[in-house]
Order: sequence, then structure tokens, then C-alpha cells
Amino acid sequence: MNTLAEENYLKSIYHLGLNNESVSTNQLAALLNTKASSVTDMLKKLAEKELINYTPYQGVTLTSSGEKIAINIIRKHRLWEFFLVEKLNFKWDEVHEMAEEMEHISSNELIDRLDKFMGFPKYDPHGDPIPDCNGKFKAHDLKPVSSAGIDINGVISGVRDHSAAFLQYLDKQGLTIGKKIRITEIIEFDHSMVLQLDDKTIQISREVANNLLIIL
Amino acid sequence: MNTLAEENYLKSIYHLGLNNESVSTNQLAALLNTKASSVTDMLKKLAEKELINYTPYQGVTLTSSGEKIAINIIRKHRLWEFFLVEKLNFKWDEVHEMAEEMEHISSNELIDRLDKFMGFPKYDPHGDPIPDCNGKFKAHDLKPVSSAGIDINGVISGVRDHSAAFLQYLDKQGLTIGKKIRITEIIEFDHSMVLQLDDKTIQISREVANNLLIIL
DNA sequence: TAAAAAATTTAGACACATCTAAAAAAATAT
DNA sequence: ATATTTTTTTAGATGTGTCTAAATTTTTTA
Ligand SMILES: [Mn+2]
Ligand SMILES: [Mn+2]
Ligand SMILES: [Mn+2]
Ligand SMILES: [Mn+2]
Repeated sequence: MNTLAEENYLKSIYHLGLNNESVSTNQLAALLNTKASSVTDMLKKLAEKELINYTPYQGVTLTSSGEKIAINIIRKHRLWEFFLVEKLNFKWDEVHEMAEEMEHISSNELIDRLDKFMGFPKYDPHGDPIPDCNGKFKAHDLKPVSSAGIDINGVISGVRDHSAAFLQYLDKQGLTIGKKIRITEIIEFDHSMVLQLDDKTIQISREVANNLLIIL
Repeated sequence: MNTLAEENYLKSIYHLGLNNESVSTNQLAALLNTKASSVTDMLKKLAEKELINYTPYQGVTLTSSGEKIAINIIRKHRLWEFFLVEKLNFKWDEVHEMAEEMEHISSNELIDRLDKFMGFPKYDPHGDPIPDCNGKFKAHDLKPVSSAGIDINGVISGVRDHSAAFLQYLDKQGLTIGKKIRITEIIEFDHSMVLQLDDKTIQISREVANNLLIIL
């Protein structure tokens, strides 16, 4: 139906356009690791198919049919990630690249059965919400640890940075999804934070605190 | 590493070259639903990569590295088919097209873990052998029902035709993998055969008998 | 608000995988 | 053995997705 490249563009436009409004050519070029001129070419094609709203020089937004396709790809990505972690015992830092390929397997019947097989999970291994077969999903109300103050309690429920390096670091520190934390100290000098876990105390940099998301 | 088209050519060369020797351009064109001239182009590319032995006008054979790749794709295809049937409850006539896509997911670590997850199955839903992670496999010693005579007993263990139409017909008749049959009559006029199953008697055409494989 | 900088689009090219039509080689028939 | 048919390859073209370099538009700065 749509090519692999088209699907990847739609997914990227969706991710970049989440909060803000229209997505720029350069933003897409950066995320997709390609050149602005290539992006322009593809935007024309997607506009022709009425999957995006495109006005030259003004960036793009998804049409509702474009958004539907994007959400479906994200659904597949996250369900496959869940499968890889829960059924095949991969670690959360190992699954993203595989899911990038698997999200393009076309059958919806397959993905709906996979969903059922796994008990209709609501969140993927990184805490991101999994759209249901109608594209509906609800994100947690997440805040970066860095935005919380002294003596605040929270539950680790997501990450902003999905890089393997960051996820491996969190693993090593025991900062995994579901863990309860309490902020016991904030170092004024560099804004690093001291966290109390169930079993130990650890210190994290501002950088880490910015990318670690909790539910209060 | 190799493109999707290259993988499909290698797989096709493998399947066509099983018993006989070299595979012709036209055979490949027919199986891959493409034109002979396109095949020639691709054969040059695969020869350049030393995945096939190609002499113009003489057909091709796989090199050992080409064969290794082909067998790995077949391993993936059959393991995904097994997964779809055993874990997601698809029927044996529904899985081939999905597996055609899934066989190109690149990670070998993934497929090895999938293999383990399913308990290292030896045969796919159609009775075809699944190569292990070293590419080793052993096919059953299969014979078409049509080659057996009166009063012979056998166990249905494979099919020659993999079309959905044929598989659905077999399902409806209760002629599924593992079923024990006994040939009770052969009609001289059209070579159709009467089979005794555990619970019933059915008659099949010569065409069906040719495509249904048993272990004696 | 005019000049400079940045972002975006256009123009022209290329690799890949495919096609049709024509040429060449191999196999078959007379 | 020659002619005919079949098979295969070559030549030239197309669509997709990408690229670099140049032109254009928008934004920022002075
Ligand atoms: Mn991911
Ligand atoms: Mn994820
Ligand atoms: Mn199959
Ligand atoms: Mn099969």
C-alpha cells in the first residue's frame, strides 16, 4: 500500500509534530538521516496522496488518514518491542532496531493476534503507550525527574532518550520502569540529584534527570 | 547486507535447484513473476557478489555462501510460519504470504530466540523441515499418495502444492499433517483413490494424490 | 528595511530493480 | 546441415528514492 520510505516519513512527521504544530523539512532530514532536498521530494509525493498537508516553505502536518497510518506503524513498533522483551527475553536497549524493521510487516490481522497473544499490553518496554486496534491510546502523565523537588516521590514510567547507551546506564543503576524513587537531595552546583531507591541511594546528573520520566 | 530482491532470487534459485542441477533464467522468471531480462540483470549482480555461479546461457547454481544465505531465509520463513500457526492460531493456508515478508527481518539473534521460544521445532506447518541455526536439517522421506498401492498405510506428512486452495481442501477433508491413512481402493478409470481415515472414508482425485505426501 | 544568513526548493544526476523490443545464442525440427 | 523455434542477453527506458549544487524564499540581523 505505502512504501517503506513513505511509512518512515509518516511516522517521523507524527513524532515531530506531537506537541507543536507543523514539521519542517530540516527537522525531518535530521531525524531520517537524509538531505533536505530528498525530504522535499517525498513531501510532494505524500501530499499528492493526501497523507500530509503541505505548503511549500511552511512545513507539514499529517492529514487524518496520514495520522491513522502513522499511529498504526507505531502500534506495530511497540507491540513488537513488547514481544521481543516479554517473550524472547531481549533487554529494553536491544529491541528498537529490530522493531524498526518489524513495524513494516503489513498484516493488521497479524498484529491484532499478536496483541491478543500478549494480553493487550498498554505500554511498551520503554513506557510508551501502545495504540489499540482503533488507534486509541492514553499516555501516562509523565514529568522529568529534573522537574521535581526535594522529598518528592515518583514511579519511573518512561524515558525521553531511547538510546541504547542511556537505557543500559539506567539498567546498571537499577533505574527501570516501575521502580519507586524519592528525591532526597539536589546539588546546587550542577543540579545533579540524589535519589533514594528501595534498596540504595544513587546520584544522577542533570542530563539523566532530564531524560528520566516519572509519575508523581 | 543483501537487498530484499537479492534474497528472493537466492531463495528461488535454491528451491528450483534442489534435485536437478542448474537453474534457468526462464524458470526464475516464472517463479518470481518477472521477465527473463530482469532475471539476467540480477544474475549478473549476484555473480558479481559471488553468491551464484553464472555462465551466460548456461543457467546458475548457488555458491556455498549463496546457499547459506538461501537456507537462512528458508529457516526464517518456516519458523515464522510455525509461530503464526502455533502461537497466533492462524491456519496453515493463511501464513505463507506473511512469512514471505517476515523472512526478511534481518536479525539472526531474533530468529534463534524465536526458535528457542517455540522449542526448536523440526517441521513447519506444511511438513517442510526447518533448518537449525547452523543450516542443518533433515527432510522426511516423503512419497506422494499416488505412488502407493492398495492396502498401504501411511501418515500425512507434507504437501507438494502449497496453495491456499489446496490446503483448505485438505482441511475440509480432514487430511491434515499427522493423520493416518490407508489406501483401500484405486479407481482404474481416473486413478482416483479411496482412503480410509480413522473415522471416515474419502475419495481423492489423482491430482490430489499427487500433491499429498506421506511417510510409509 | 536592506543586507546577510538560514531554510527550502529546483535542477540535474545516479543506483536499483524493473520493463519492452531487438539481437544473439542454443536447441529443435526438417 | 540448414531452417525454425526457443531461450537468453543486450539496449534503451521508466519509477523510486536518494544525492550535490544552484536558485529561491523566508527569517534574522543590523
Ligand atoms: Mn523503539
Ligand atoms: Mn519503545
Ligand atoms: Mn511458505
Ligand atoms: Mn511452509
